[in-house]
Amino acid sequence: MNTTQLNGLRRAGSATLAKRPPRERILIAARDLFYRNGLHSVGVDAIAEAALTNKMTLYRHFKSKDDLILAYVNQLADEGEEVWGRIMAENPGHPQKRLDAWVDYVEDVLTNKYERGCALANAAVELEGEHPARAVIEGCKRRKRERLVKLFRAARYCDPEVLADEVFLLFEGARISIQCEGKGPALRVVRMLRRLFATAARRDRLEGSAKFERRDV
Amino acid sequence: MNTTQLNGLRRAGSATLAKRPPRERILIAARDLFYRNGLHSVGVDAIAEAALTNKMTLYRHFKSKDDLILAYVNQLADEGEEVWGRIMAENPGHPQKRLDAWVDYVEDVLTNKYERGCALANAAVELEGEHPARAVIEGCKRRKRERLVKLFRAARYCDPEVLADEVFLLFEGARISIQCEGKGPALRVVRMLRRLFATAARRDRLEGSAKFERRDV
DNA sequence: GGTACCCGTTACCGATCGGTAACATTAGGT
DNA sequence: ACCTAATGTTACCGATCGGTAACGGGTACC
Repeated sequence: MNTTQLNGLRRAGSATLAKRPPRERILIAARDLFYRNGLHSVGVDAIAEAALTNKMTLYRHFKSKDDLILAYVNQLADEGEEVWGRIMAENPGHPQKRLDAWVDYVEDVLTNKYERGCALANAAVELEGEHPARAVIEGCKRRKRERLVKLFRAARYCDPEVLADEVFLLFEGARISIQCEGKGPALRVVRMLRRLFATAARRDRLEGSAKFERRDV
Repeated sequence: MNTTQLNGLRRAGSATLAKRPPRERILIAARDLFYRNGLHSVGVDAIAEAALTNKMTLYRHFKSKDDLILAYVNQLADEGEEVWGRIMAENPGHPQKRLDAWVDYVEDVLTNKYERGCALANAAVELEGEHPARAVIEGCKRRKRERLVKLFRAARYCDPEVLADEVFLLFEGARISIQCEGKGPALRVVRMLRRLFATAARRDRLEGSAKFERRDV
């Protein structure tokens, strides 16, 4: 069981594994265990133990297990923002390069050997109807889709909404299918995305200049 | 709570609601509750109660809760076979019509107001690593994909494997996204599928006759 | 050095849950 | 009417789990 603890913490940030504030360790452990085993299958004792602490200090930082789940989901949402921010920052002002970088990220995710579906989607499957974390998940997914729409529009693709939906759903389907069908279809998604980008119509080729049709940013 | 029981049983087969063998009632109730609330969130007592019986007779028909889960998953797999068989039987010897009928089925699923993702995929999310039901789920998903490949090939589409993956993953992504993003993207999937069928290349138009390239049924 | 504050430890509680035993009851067949 | 088999009923067990109380120990800050 010590190996499990180390696996959980080592994924966090390289060297300084165990000398962080307990709340941080707990979130790291929760992130690992919740994703690998599901929200209901892992108890607070297991999380506290994997975080190299105990249940009492866990409850000093989180009012309840549901509160911890909410923090877990918020953590995932923040990580999503961070990844997106990095993709945008590393390819400034170049929509197509940003899209390509996003596909590279998709490839990283789908080839990760620990991939077990989108953690947010998996959490949504296990959450009861009125759990506050649901709103966070919905907001996060909606934002992701809207950002794809904006990127496709900025890259002057036709039908950016349809294209964003298609790409987004292919990604989601690939992630969820990994634990049902293995890596087969998922690995082909990256090629399908790149081919989609190559074959989708763009207004560049359909019109001469680019003066109108600017509906938003 | 009586309404819940009736909702669970009424979905089964019209009139003769409660006078069926208990094992059948239990499977009906399990199907309803497991799908709506998840495998871990619903206890055997709740299932027995919804099945208008009690825990003891439940355990006379199923060795354990995991055994019931396995039966639940097998039931879902059988229903999938049945739906597919109906689609095939109602459109004999006409691959494109069968594909169109399958899209109609997809539309039915995605517009169902109780849709909460693919029950098999949701179950896989909640199942621990070595649960016997996983093999059933994987086999079912693999079969679905292979049948799509065969249909695309029979309808003489180019790249039937890629096309099947694309269509299959779009469907899966749409289902899982319904509880994260609402019906928005999911509803557009049907149009995307029909457009895909219309625009995808077919060997009909690329070659003259159709003599070779018959790899299987 | 004292004093807050945070953390670790232990023990415990109540509720729920999966699963079983023993017995009563019904229904079906002959 | 009788026997048999399946179902209903009640009560119970052990384990687990979410959550709390109380105490003891370290540490940083003044």
